[in-house]
Amino acid sequence: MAKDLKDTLQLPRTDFPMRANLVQREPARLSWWEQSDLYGAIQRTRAGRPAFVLHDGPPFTNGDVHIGTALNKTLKDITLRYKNLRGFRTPYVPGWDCHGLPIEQKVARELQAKGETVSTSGLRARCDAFSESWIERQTTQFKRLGVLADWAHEYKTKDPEFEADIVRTFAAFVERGLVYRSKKPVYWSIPFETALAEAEIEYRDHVSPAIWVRFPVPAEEATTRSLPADKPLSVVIWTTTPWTLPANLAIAVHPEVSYVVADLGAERIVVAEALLGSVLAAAKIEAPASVVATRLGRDLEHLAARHPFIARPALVVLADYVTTDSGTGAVHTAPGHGAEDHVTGLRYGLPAYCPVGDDGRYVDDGQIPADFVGLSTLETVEDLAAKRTSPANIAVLKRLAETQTLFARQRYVHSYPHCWRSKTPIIFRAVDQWFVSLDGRDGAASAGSPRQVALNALPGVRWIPAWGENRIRGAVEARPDWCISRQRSWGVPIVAFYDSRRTPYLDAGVARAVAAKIAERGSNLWYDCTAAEILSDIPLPPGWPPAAELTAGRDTLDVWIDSGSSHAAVLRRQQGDTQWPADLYLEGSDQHRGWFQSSLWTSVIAYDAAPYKAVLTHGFIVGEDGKKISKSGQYEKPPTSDNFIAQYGADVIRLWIASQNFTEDITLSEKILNNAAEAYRLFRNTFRYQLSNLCDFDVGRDAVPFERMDALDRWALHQLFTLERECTQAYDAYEFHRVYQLCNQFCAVTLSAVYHDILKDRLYTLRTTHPLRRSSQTAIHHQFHTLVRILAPILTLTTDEAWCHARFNQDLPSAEALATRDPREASIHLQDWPSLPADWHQPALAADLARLLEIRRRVNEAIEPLRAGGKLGKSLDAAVHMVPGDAESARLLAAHGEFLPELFIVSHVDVAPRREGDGEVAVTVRHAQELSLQRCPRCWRWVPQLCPTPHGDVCPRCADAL
RNA sequence: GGGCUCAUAGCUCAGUUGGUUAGAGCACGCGCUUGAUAAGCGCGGGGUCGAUGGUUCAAAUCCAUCUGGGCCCA
Repeated sequence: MAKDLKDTLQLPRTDFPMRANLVQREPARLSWWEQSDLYGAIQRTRAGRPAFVLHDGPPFTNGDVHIGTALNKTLKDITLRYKNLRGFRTPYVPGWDCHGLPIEQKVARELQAKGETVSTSGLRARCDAFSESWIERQTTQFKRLGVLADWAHEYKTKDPEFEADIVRTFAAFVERGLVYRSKKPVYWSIPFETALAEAEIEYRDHVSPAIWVRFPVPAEEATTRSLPADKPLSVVIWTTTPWTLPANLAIAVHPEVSYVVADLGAERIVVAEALLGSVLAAAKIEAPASVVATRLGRDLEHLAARHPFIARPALVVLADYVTTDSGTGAVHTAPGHGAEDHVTGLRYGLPAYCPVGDDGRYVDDGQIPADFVGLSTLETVEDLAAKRTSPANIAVLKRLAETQTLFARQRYVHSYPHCWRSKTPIIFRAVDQWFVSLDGRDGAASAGSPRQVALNALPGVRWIPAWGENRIRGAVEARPDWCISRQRSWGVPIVAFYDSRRTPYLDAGVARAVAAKIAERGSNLWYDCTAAEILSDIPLPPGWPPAAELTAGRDTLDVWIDSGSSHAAVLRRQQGDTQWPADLYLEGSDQHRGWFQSSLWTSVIAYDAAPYKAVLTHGFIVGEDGKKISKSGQYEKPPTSDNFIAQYGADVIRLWIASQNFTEDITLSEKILNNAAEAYRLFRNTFRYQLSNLCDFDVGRDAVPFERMDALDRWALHQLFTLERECTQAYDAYEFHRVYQLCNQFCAVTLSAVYHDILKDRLYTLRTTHPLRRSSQTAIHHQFHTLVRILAPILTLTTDEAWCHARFNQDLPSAEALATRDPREASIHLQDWPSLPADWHQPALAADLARLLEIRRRVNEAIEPLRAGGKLGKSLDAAVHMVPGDAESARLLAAHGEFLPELFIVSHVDVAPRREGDGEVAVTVRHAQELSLQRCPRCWRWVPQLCPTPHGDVCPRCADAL
């Protein structure tokens, strides 16, 4: 009997499964998208529409997609899918950053491990293959995330055409007269005669001869500072690299530090006050020294001390990096042998003097003592084993002793950079480099300088969040001239030629002509051909020697020029139907100093404008403890995209990404991902409820016009209207986490706890075609089709799955099903953003319902004690008596009297006349049985009277349905 | 050390120009339902709003300092 009645209900039916099983289910949909060319279909749908171009910042091609990279790519995908739904044409050309040291080094280490040696061309070929293999793997990993892109038109910085555009960017620098040659200290490996990058350095303990050295101050100099000159006076410096002394040009002091002139009896020395004790201890001077004068560092500026053994002055200069932690507070400064020294040297107009050749030996430059020439600064592996210092160091020590300028000396053990291949200590050595002047030929303030144009361009860009503008402004203002040359092999060559005397020849026209050849043959041309071959058919500018006398330079361009040229190589060439400038760049906040800036410089120099209209940045992923993920150590497996997808599926990962305010640090933990998985189930079940209750509904046939819809249904559409408006605002502001919060709240409360719960009675028990049931189904239909669109950018796979069930009752649309339909029906991603009728906005109705829902809460509160006492189970067993305490409540309850039992999901409500006193609505609850009501076995409501039917006695409403 | 930035319940987020007992969802606890069922509903506990000091009749909100994170430099 009961079974019989249950069969007369309209219970929900759907094949849309409750359990997602994303890890297994998602790949099928992804391959369907690929095989049906969803990307192409979307572009065709939007042909002729205004474009929204998000220009992809290329990931580096040397490993698996990290979860942080997945975050970036997913944010891009969400943005583009939203813009697509909004009607924009959204071409998306993914990019790959291929050149660079990390790849070259990894390949070189592998070769070394195998004992192989290869030519430069051979090394480049290996790097190319290495990069290519990761492009393949990363592509698979990005696709698995649900990222939709024009993979057929992807860009690679190693593509010949792209390389040609990199060279053309360089040509633009040359053409504007911004490229100049200057020396800069680099790490130098003597055995390999090559510059090294930070990553090629290994720090090892090293025993150095630490020395304290007198720099005599001539009496006439001393008197200019009112320092006593009646005894020998010298500034004492401290260094652990004696061999750099021949290159000394200055002594740096801190402007705010206090320096003393200490009288040692036979002489006087100048050191930092705080270090006097340790200096005397190093020299084993036990007699007390008397301080005869004190000066701040700034008062010593420009004092001209003498070099200890070379006939030239050593100027006292000021530098903030000087500390009183160790040494003497007076820092030996050789601009050709140290990065900080070089910067200080630039400020004082000192040259980057470097009397050490490529082979690490002193050169004969007329200044170096004759007996030093040819001595090596190298400590070989054998020297290290024998604890011998370099010949250069020995010679300097000897000379200091001879000139009596050695104040003290000690063995000093410290961590010192070594060459990763030869295991010998590196030296700092100034080498010729190419620079781009950012202040133009006319200096910092000139109006047309790259820096000025860049700074002027910043306010015209929309920075999201707004502080991004401050950050890049700081970076642009502070950036020194751009050193664009690297002594590497895996990169794009700097198109410079040299004659036999190492005079460089540079020309924009020649560079462009070479670029045209590179576009044909790739940059290998540069390494496989002689200069004469490279230059054949290219007219040489006046003043150049014949091509046969030239050699091609071996420097490559800084890889930031590679990726910084992408807007020119991709957008300006409208690759994949893109356009310049980009509407959006979207990268991590580290790119303020990286890609955002390099792209800005290249664009400003070549085109006088920024390459982007808006720049959005996101934070970095941190662990549960708020620390960077590499330090959190909470994951056993590497934090790659694939590892997380294998556990949760792409849509859960995407939902997690959308749920976080990505302008700040983004937290990742198992708990948070489980949260996302829970929210995912909420959305999935919402879709499932809606689909299952629409199984007998046909919009064209059954839809009820809004004005004839039931009030609750109109309210539900009002809520949906509000949701859509707020989500649109949130998406437009790139606040995806607000979309998440809004939809979460909407599905959990507005729908599940209220609307869907109330609707069950109508949907299950009323006659199929009952107007009230159809009214609600109409509303559910709109709910589904709006919600599925709002969530489509985030839950790309699940919304498409739900869509297919709604449209085709199938997981994936079959060919037969599609044959008779508009092709746009094949996917949710071919739809448009919901456009909801303005009359769904029903503020008065919403206000009433808000009050009624408050009262509903009070009813639930009143039911709870009965439940706890075991007197009542489901709310339908309750009969509610209420007494309004104010006129407004009385009006409200009277106006919606009929609707109250349904709203409260109870069987009976009676409202007494308004009572005097406070404004609360008084609620009492009893079991419906106590009112002598009878329970309808079909709809479970308690009613005054049942009537007989062939199915047994049921309530009149159910009788009608039967 | 410098630049930019963040800090509200266990988690993710709200909190309008300073103005009642700081909100929501999830998680947690206790129940109900078994006609969304590896679902659904109800009720409940939980926060000195990073710390300290200040401005104010009034501070999560404004100011200063500090602590602890993040990115980028040095």
